[in-house]
Amino acid sequence: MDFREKVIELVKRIPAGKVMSYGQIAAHCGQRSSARMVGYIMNDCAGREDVPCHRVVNRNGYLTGKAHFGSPDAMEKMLLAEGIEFLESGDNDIRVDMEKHRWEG
DNA sequence: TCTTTGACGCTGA
DNA sequence: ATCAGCGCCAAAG
Repeated sequence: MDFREKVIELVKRIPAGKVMSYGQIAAHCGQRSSARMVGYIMNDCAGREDVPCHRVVNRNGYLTGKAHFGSPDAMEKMLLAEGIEFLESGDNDIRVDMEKHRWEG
């Protein structure tokens, strides 16, 4: 079982309405400090329907990967459609409410 | 081969 | 609260 495969399998198991951080996923797959790799792997999965990469955000809840989806607000829309709530720190500064939606696995 | 580049996260000042 | 620095590792040029 490859680290990459573990990450993908785990992401596929994230239930709708929940999110996980890159670091959380990395740690869960045995490599605490390979959070960057998780993001890199997600890049390969962008656009795939069997891998809900939109449910993966950074530890602050910011949608750092939104630029890799069809449109800048595609990720936000998908999350909203699943019932995930956002917190606003500014006008265009939004982040997922991690306290309520973090999935422990 | 070596270097650069990231969808990141923690620690210490 | 804010900011710089470091660790970590796969892929592309």
